[in-house]
Amino acid sequence: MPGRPREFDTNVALEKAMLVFWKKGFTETSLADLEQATGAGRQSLYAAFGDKHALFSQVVEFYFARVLQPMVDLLDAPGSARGNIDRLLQSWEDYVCSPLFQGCLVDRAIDSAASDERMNAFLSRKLTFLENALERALRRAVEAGEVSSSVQPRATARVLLTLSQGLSVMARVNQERSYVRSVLDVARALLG
Amino acid sequence: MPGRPREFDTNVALEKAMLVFWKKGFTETSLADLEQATGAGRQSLYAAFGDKHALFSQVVEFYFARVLQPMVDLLDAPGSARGNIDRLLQSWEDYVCSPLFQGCLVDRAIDSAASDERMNAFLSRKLTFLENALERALRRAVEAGEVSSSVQPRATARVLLTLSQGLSVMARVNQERSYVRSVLDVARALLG
DNA sequence: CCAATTATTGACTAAACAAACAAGAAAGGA
DNA sequence: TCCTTTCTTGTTTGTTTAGTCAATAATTGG
Repeated sequence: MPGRPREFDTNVALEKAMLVFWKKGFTETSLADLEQATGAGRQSLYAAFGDKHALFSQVVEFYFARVLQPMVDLLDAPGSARGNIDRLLQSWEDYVCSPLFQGCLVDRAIDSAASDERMNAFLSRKLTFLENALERALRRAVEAGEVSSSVQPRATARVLLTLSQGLSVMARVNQERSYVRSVLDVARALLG
Repeated sequence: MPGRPREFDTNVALEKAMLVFWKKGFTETSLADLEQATGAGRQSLYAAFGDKHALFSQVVEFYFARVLQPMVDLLDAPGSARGNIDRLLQSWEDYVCSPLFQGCLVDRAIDSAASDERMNAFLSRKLTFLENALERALRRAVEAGEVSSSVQPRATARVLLTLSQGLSVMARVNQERSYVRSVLDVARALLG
C-alpha cells in the first residue's frame, strides 16, 4: 500500500550528493551540505538512504556505475583495441585537466576503507575489474599487432591503472596539461 | 630572560604528531589525539606550534625534511646514477609494502591544499624538487650509458613520480607485493 | 630570595555535528 | 470518506570539536 510519494528523484539526489562528497570528502561533508545540495530535508535523506555512511556507500556505487563502468565498456568495445586504449588515456587527460577537476572519488572512498572492511573489499573488486579490462584490451592489441609484442598485458595494465591514480593525485597539486601529457606520452610510447 | 623550560622535545613531538596526521588525516585527527600521542598538554601544543593548522604545516615540513630530502640525497649520491634510481625504486616498494604503511602524507596534505594556497604552493615546490632530482639522475644515467638513450629524462622523471603517488594510493586498497613489483618491473624495463 | 618569564594543568566555552523525535501532510485502498 | 502508510518539516538532544581562560609550577636574572 503506497503512502505519500517522494518529492525528489533518488538518482538525482544521489548524483548531487556524489558531487559534494567528491569535492569535500566524507568527514568534511556535513548533513547540512547534503540537504542543500539535494534539496531534500534531513529526515527524507535518512528515510531514503539510511545514515551518512550508508549514503556514502551508495554514492560510491553510483560513482562506479557512472564513471568506471563506461571505461570498461570503452575498452571492451569492438574494433581496434589500441584505439580504445588511446581513447581511454585521452579521456584521463581531459578528466584531470578539466577546470572542474578536484581529485578522484576513489581517493575519498579509500579514507573510509581504512576503517570499513566492506568498503575496502568493494574498492578492491572494482579496481581489479578495471585492471582486468585493461589487460583484456592489451592482450587483444598485442594479438592484433597494434602494440609491441614485448608488452606484458597484465603488468602493463597495472602500470596504466597506477598511473591514472597517480595523475589524479598530481593534478590536484599542479594541474598543468604539459605535465599530464608528458606522463601519458611515455605511457603511449611504452605500448610502442 | 628564560622562564620555565619546556618538558618535551619539540622535534620528538613533531614526529609523534606527524604519525597521527599521517594515519588519520587532518580533520580526523583531534587535539585529544595529538595530546595523547605527544604526551604534551593542549596549551603546551598551542604555545609551541600555534593552532591545529599551523601544527599541521610544520608537520608537513618535517615530513619533507625527513622523507623526501633523503630521496633527493640518494639520487644525487656519487657513483652510478642508475644504481641510485634502482635503490630509490626498491625503497618505494619496501615502503608501500610495509605492514605499517597507511598511505602517503602528501595525500593528506593535498586535502588541506585545496583550501590553503600556501600549502599548495609548498607541495608543488617540493614535488618539483623531487621531479628535478629524478631528472638529474636520469640525465646522468643516460650520459653514462646506464639507461637506454631513448629515455627522455624529464618525461620519465614525471612518470616515476606519478607512479610513486599512484602506488601509494593503490597499496592502500590492495597491499599485494606482487602488484607493486609488476608496476616497478615495467618502470625498470622502461629504463632499459 | 624575590621578581619576571615561560610552561603546564585542568576546566571552560561556544559552535558544529550526526542522529532521533514528533507532529503534520499527501497519497491510495477500503 | 476514512484509514493506513509513507514522506516532509522543524525541533531537539547529546556528543565532539577547536580554541581560550585562569591558576599553578618551574626556571633564571637581579
